[in-house]
Amino acid sequence: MGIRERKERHKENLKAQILEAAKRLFVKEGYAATSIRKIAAEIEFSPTTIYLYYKDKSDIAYALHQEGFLLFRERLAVLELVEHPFERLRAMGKAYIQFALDHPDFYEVMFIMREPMDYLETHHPEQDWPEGERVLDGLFQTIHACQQAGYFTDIGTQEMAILSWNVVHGLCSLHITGHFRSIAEKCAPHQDFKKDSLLEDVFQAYMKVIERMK
Amino acid sequence: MGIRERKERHKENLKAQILEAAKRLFVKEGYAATSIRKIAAEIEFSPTTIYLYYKDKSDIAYALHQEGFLLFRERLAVLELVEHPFERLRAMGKAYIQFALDHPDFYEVMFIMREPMDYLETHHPEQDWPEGERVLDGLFQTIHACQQAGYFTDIGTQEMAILSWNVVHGLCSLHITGHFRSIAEKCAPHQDFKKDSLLEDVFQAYMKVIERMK
DNA sequence: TTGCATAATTAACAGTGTTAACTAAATTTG
DNA sequence: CAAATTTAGTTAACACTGTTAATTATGCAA
Repeated sequence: MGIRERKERHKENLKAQILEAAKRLFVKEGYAATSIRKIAAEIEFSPTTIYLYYKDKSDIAYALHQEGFLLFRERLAVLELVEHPFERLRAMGKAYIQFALDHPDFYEVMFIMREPMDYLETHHPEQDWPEGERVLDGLFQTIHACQQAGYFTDIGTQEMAILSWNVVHGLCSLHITGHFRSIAEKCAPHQDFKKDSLLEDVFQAYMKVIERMK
Repeated sequence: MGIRERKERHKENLKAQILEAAKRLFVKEGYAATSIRKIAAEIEFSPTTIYLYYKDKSDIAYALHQEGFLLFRERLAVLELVEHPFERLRAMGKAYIQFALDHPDFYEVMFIMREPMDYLETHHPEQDWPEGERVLDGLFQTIHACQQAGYFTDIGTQEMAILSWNVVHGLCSLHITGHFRSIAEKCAPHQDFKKDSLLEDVFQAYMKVIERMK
């Protein structure tokens, strides 16, 4: 029955419309200011309609979380072309930082906020963060390739991967939450340029440190 | 006038009482569940009384932020006794991680939440995060001492300090926000112990990496 | 045409931070 | 000493928030 399919498509459409509206508000005013009522107003439906398509607000947070990872993986995909594993690792780190700078709201919902993780645990306790693991798998492979090329062979692959992730996440999260605002000036009072390049500088320091481990 | 002083003390007392009540609720149920109305109920005053002693909720968040740093500095203080700078750095990292595990709510208000930082920027734009800078200064000194002892001499002191901070902050923040819950199991499916010691393991890996830089 | 499932709505609950207007008590002033 | 004024705290209200139960409208099959 064609009509039923059209209905189905309409339903999928509305779910997508809700997410689009949520995304618009979200990138414009941040997650905190993105209320269910505002999303409803944006698509000109009643607030309760949202609940026919999303369980609760954390469900929407998780949907945005997934959208963010979609964008993020797009950026990482092209880095597969970088042949040398160590240079690929460097490119991944740079891409990670650039993504956080370009899309701070998405970064927040992907790596800082509790809400999407709470949704996973309470509504889908069986599975465990597929988005994160998928990206981390790519990092594992690159780290492993580095080790095969002779880099940091005396450190565990997983430890090295998570360590590298931590360095860039530490940088990006402290930057986004505003904890670097004053630190940057203090670090380089007479060097204006450093204020803006603190993230790059520290990441480069890390790469310099692990480069020596060959 | 003795009465005036007693009044003053009472006023200070009430401000302190509010903070104590806020702290109680905060460590028991987390910041999100700590509403102004609940704080008021706890001390048996009307909600609007809170606003006579704190500008707004972010002001209270900042007060809790300061309380957290008080606790934190207590733990760091004893580490001054560790003579060898590299071992002192290791002890600082361990203490940082242990603090985050023992007081996740305080850690959140100190290093993850936007609200206290927003308070500083909007209500006191002239000064810039004294708590963070004070702790970071201690780290600078230890890193500098390490460099004088021959460690990582080819990296800038500030870069190395912020890098080290980033490593432990990355670990603690991802742990607290729940982003490590599933990762830990994936990393060591047949090693149960690792699930609990992921933070220590990765931190040790970092120390191993920078130890080689002598 | 009647009955039924579905989609969307209205109304309401229980809460949130915050402000303006008001009361009662204490203190200063004439 | 009485009047005026400052201070501390309260009540009531505004404009929101997420969420649920009950209700209406709509399109489909028997």
